[in-house]
Amino acid sequence: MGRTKEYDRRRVLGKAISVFWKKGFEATSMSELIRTTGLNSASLYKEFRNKEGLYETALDEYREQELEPFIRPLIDEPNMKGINTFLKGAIKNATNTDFTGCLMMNTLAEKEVVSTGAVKRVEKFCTRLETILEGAIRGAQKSGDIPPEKDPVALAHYLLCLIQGMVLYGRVEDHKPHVETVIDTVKQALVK
Amino acid sequence: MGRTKEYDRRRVLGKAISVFWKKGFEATSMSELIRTTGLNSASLYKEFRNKEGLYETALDEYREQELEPFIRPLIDEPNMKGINTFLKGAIKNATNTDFTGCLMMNTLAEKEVVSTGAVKRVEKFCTRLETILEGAIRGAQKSGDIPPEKDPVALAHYLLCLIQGMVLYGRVEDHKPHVETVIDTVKQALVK
DNA sequence: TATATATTGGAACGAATGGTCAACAATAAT
DNA sequence: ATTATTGTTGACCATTCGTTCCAATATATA
Repeated sequence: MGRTKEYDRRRVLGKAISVFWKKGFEATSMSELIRTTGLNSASLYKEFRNKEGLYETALDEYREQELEPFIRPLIDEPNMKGINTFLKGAIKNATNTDFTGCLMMNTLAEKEVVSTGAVKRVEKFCTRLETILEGAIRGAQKSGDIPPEKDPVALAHYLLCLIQGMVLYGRVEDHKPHVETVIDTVKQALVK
Repeated sequence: MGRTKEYDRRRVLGKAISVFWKKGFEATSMSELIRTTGLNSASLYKEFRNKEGLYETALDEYREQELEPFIRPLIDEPNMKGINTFLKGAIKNATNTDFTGCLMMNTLAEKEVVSTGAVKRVEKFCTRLETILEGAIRGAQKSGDIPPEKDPVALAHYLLCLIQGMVLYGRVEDHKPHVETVIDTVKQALVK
């Protein structure tokens, strides 16, 4: 009973994500979020508690909508083919015209300002991605695509580290053309 | 003629850097800067025009004090030895206990919020570092440390990209132990 | 239809924001 | 010693911040 909600939670989160993504947590004001989401402060606070709550929920939604499809190839095909698809996705993202980096990685740069819950979410995702990457690397070793003497854990860290770099790197307009050549160098480091 | 300044510009900038470094541009308030630098608002505004001016000046000082010593090995010894020293410095920075990333790279993550002058400074430094790295790589190729068929420009981009990744990566506490192993993988990519 | 319950719009909150100002203090040149 | 010039002080400005509150509105159930 009671009045029915006029807004769509998913749509609201999508709008919130796009603002946070572009400007970060601190630089995004509630008034801006109220404007772009379309719903008013009372409803916004009722649904997400406060600004931090909205940000954390946005992070969850972002992971689900943007990041999970991105790492899916590694899960579905834990081998060299999966890794290649994954890296291709990384290029595509990093060279996107209106690319604003990655909400998770941006959060890392804002670490000291953001809620502990937000930092926890980033760290948790990083750990997860590393584990998945490690699995795919082991798969590629089994099929002979990656030399067996290489340490899968070290390689996974290396790859994740590089993806993060590419994501930041891509924010400098002039650098975008070079992202692709970077990946080529990376692949060499993997298979040789 | 006129009254003499009571503050030391360098010292003030140093304090400002440390706050900006930790919290970023947007999350740092003028009142906090006034508190930590010790001088009051009027003097601060007189010296640096406004918050953006202070940030840009801080960026310049940061580059000179923190970054230039860091890339000096590449200039003094533009060869494999210089590259190795440079990479060692990167590890040391990325694994520092109270490491707060790199002010330049953090600025990149805050790109949309920060003044255009600040972004310009970051891009300019990136370009400079790339050129210097490229020179060192060419030197290493001459001495046979890096295979001659590799593209020095591509390698330079690759390295810079990875350094950026390491810097972000090091902000996650659990990842610090792995930074060193990442560098090992990188070196392999260079010399093979 | 009446009632209980939920959402909505928007005014209002105190605190903090970046920034300014006029009065006062100190110095160097005349 | 006077004067011109610069630095310092602390109060003060309008604006915006995140957040709360309440009356008005809409709806499911009794």
